[in-house]
Amino acid sequence: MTEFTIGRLAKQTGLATETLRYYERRGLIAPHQRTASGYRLYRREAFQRLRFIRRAQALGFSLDEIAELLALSDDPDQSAAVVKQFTRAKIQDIESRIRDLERMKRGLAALESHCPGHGPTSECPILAALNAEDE
Amino acid sequence: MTEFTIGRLAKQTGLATETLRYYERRGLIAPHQRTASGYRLYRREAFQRLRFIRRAQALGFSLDEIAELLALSDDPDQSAAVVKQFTRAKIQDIESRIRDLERMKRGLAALESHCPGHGPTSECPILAALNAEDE
DNA sequence: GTTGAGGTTGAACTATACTTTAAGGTGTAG
DNA sequence: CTACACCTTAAAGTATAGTTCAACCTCAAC
Repeated sequence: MTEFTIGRLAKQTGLATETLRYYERRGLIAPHQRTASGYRLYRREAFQRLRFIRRAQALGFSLDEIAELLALSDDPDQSAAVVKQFTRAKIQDIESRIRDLERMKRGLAALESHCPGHGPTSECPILAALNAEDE
Repeated sequence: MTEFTIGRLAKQTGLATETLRYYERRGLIAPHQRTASGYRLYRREAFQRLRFIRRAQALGFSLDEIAELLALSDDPDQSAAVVKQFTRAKIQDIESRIRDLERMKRGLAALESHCPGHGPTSECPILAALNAEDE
C-alpha cells in the first residue's frame, strides 16, 4: 500500500486528522491526490514532511516559519545562506526569551525567599513588594 | 483633583483606555464610581493597583493569575502561604520553560555550526537534519 | 440495505492580551 | 451653537496552534 487516507496518516503520526487538514490550510502539507469522492490520499513523502514539521516545531519554529523553511527546502535555487540566517535569527530570539525568563525567575526567587510562608496576606512581603510605592 | 476619568488614568499610566476597560471586564480593576452620564471615575488607589498588575506581569503572571493575587491581597483572611505557594509554582513553570528553550537553543546551535552558509539548499545540513530518516 | 467507521466542508470555539470598529452620547471652548 | 475631544457599549479582529461542531457523504461489512 503506497497511499494513505487522512485517518491512516493521522494514526501513524499521532496527529489528529483535523490537525492535518489545518496544516493543509496553512500551506504546510497537501495530499498527493484525491479519490473520485474527494478523500485525501497521501504518499510516503507525507511522513517525511510531517517529521520535518514536528522537528522544526521542537526547535521553536512557528508554523509560518516552518512553511518558509519547507519552501526553501523545496526550491533548489535557494541558498543555504538564507536557512543559516533564519536559524541564527531564531537562536537570538530564543536567547532573548531565555533572558526575559531568567529575569522573571530572579525577581520571583527574591520575593519568595523573603516570605515566611505563614501569617495573613497583609504581612506577605510578596504582595507588599507588588504594592510598594517605590520603584 | 482626587478623581480621574479613564483618559487621564490612561495617559498617566501609559495604558490605552481600551486596556483599562478590558482589565475591568477581566475583574482586575473597577472605577470607584461613575458620573451621572456614565463616565468612569477612578481614585489614586487605581494607580497602585495598575502598578501591581504591571509588576506582576513583568514577573510572568498571567492576567488570570494576577486577578487571583489581587483577590488574595484584598482578603485579609487569606494566608501568605497561598501566595508563597503560588510564587513557587510560577518559578517552577518558568524554570520548565527555560529548560525547553535551552534545549531548542542547543539543537539550533548544533545545526547552525554545521552549515557552511553558502551553496544550494539541497546541500544545507540544517534542512538535511530536519529531513533525515533517522531519529 | 442498513449500520458504523471514517471522510468532506465551513464556521465557531479555546486560550491570552489586547486592539479596532461602529454607532452614539457628553463636556467644554470659542 | 457648533466644533471637537472624550466618553459609552457591544462586537469583531489580531496572532498562534489547534479543537470542536454541524451537516452531510462514502465505504466496507453483515
